[in-house]
Order: sequence, then structure tokens, then C-alpha cells
Amino acid sequence: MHTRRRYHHGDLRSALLTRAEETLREKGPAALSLRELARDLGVSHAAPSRHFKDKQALLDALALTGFDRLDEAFATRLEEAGDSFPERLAAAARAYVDFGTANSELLDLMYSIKHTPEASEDLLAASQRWTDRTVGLIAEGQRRGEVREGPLERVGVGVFSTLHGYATLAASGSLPSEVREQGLDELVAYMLRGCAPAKAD
Amino acid sequence: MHTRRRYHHGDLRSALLTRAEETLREKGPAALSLRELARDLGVSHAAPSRHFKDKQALLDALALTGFDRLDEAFATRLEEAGDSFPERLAAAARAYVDFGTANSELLDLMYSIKHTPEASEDLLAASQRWTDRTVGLIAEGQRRGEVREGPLERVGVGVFSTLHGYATLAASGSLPSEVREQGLDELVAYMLRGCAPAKAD
DNA sequence: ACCTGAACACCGTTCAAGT
DNA sequence: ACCTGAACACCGTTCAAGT
Repeated sequence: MHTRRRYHHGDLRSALLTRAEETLREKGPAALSLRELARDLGVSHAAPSRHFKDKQALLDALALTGFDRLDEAFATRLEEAGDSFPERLAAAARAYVDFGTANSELLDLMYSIKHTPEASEDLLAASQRWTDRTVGLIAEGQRRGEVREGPLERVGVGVFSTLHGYATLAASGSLPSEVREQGLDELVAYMLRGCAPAKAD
Repeated sequence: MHTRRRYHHGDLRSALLTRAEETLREKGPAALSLRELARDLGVSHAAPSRHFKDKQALLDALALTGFDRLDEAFATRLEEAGDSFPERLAAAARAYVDFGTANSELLDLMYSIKHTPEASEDLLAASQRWTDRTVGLIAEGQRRGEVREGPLERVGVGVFSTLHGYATLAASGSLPSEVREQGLDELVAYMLRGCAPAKAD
């Protein structure tokens, strides 16, 4: 007797996203095709359109899951981290860099998608939420007196740029190989000096 | 009598690149099609294959022109800049950021292209050449005693990450609007503190 | 509600043939 | 040397029709 499976296995939408990420990772963004996805999952080529109005809609949704997982990894690292600002900044850096190296094509998709003329509302929100989260970390440091005073948008932009740049460079393989993991502590020290209070001694 | 024009106007290859960059800028990377390019230029759809074996080959060539122009802008700014390290770092930052905001889709292409399974030799070289150039700037600072000692790959990575991150964030519109131009001086100061010699006073 | 099958306009790539 | 025209396999999207 026909059990709970709807047509193929119950949740085509998430199956499409999962498969899409696999081929993105394995064959690159240019190889991503709705029809091939449908074939891989054993449904007709028109089936995906019930769940994503567009190929772009699927890409947006995929990027969104990326931001969700980045947030999650970020939160997890922060929970595990110590209480001091340097430790928390290091945890954030590690979360970002690890995510970027483990999901380089996805990270690229997450940020390149803004260049498409019509960017999804949810995606812009997710991107903004992620920005706010890392800026929030700087605010923490400020309250503890480990980050110089001033408006957050100005004080935080350096650290945010460094984190983003390092993560994307690591993801695109543009970082000298001897740097990566060992370089992270040094990068954190660099950021700390950069945003340290004006004068202490 | 048939003048010097070969078939259409003499240099299809560069005409393709020029037109490709226009549509990249105006309609985004997804809208780039060899056949439409050919139509726009009034040649047959098969004509581009004489100059680019592949769509990917055209994209690679386009990214390459991007690196060339970035190098050029960088060199020009450095010539105009004063002699001091802070001034030269500021000039470099401005060159990078201006290029990124004026050519955001192209900058994205230049770096995302490494995620394609088969990356062109020339393109990797151009990317490396650009990295070397900015690291060279750090080496300058080191010789003048304005940058801390240590191996260049380790000392330079912070500044390089910050520059790259700021430029790509600016390009993707992820930077709070009030920051951009005014924020650059502050960013330079942040980088200078980050890579300053260990102790001075 | 969810999917199929056929149809349409488009695409990248190849290749014999033209000048 | 450089380009055309036809051909092939593929693609995204739409829509009537099926269950």
C-alpha cells in the first residue's frame, strides 16, 4: 500500500538543494543544471519548477542555506570559545575560514549573487544578519575596552574586511599554502592591534 | 575596393571581449552568451570559436584583462603617491577599492574563476603577479622600518586580506554606505597599526 | 497538491564548406 | 586565415494534462 512517499521520496525541494550543493562542489557552478538535477533525482525536468520558480530561485535558496550554516558554525565556535575578546575573535576567524575552505564554491555563490540584477529579499537579509553578527562581536570588544571607541560602522569595518578577505582568499586558494592554519593566530593578533584602543601606556 | 577590414571590422577577438564586459556589467554573468555576443557584433554564432576555443576561454581572457587593468591602476596610483609608506599603502587601497566598485562583476569573475575545475595557466599567473605586487608593497614598508619584521608571507597576509576583503565587500555592496570613501583613511590607519613594528617607544 | 510530457526558444560546440 | 550554415545535444521555462 502506497506509504507516505508523495511521488518520489517525499521532499523534492530539499533533495534538489542537497544535490545542487553536491554538484556545485564537485563540478563547479557552470555545471549546475535544473534538468540534470531532475534526472539525478529521478523526476521529470519540469518538477523542480513546483518548488523553485526559477533557476535563480534555487541558487538563492542554496546561498541562503550557506548563510544559515555559517551562522550556526559561528555560534557553535563562540560557545566553545573562552571569555576573552581575543579568544572570541579567534573563534570567529576560525569559523569563517573553516567554512570558506570547506565550502569555497558556496561561499562564492553567497557573495556573488548580489551582482545579479534581482537579488532575493531573504538573501539580502541573511547577508545583513551575518554582517551584524560579526559587527556585534566588535561591539563586545568595545564594551570590554579592548577595541577603540567610535561608531561601530567605522571601527568594525577593518576587522570585518580582514575576516572576509582572508576567508575568501583561503577559499579561492590564493593564500600561500604555508600560511593557512598556522597563520590564523598571527592574523588575529594583526586584527587586535588594528582595532586596539588609541593609547594605553 | 575592399579596405583593410577582414570580414566585419578587423578585430573580432577584442570586439568580443569589449562587448562581453559590457553585458557582464549591464546584465550580469548569467546573461553572458556567446551566441548573443556574436549577434551583437554581426557575425555568425560560430565565429567566436576561431578566437576562443570555449566559453570558458573567453571568460578567462576577460578576467585576464581585469588583472591587467588592476595592475595598471595600481601602478598609476603608486606613481602619483607620495614617498611615505602610509601614503603608498593608501594609494594601493584606493586603487583596489576604486577598481572593485567600478568593475564589481569583473572583480568577482577574476576571483571566482579559480573554482572552475580547469583554471587557465595565464590567469593563475596574473593572479599570482597581483598578489606579489601588493606583497611587494609590504616589503617596501618593511625595509623602511614601518612594518614589523618576519617572513613576508606571514607579515603581509593581514594587509592583503584587509585590502581584498574591503574591495570585494565594497564591490558587492555589503559595506554600509556611509563608510566607503571616508572610511578608507581609517582603514589605512587600521592596517598600519596591524603591521606596525613590535614596539617603538 | 504534486508531477508528467510535449512544446518552444535558446544555448555551446563541431565541422564541412565557402572566400 | 577567417568566417558561414547546418547539425547535434543540451538547456530553462511554460502549460495542458494526469493522479
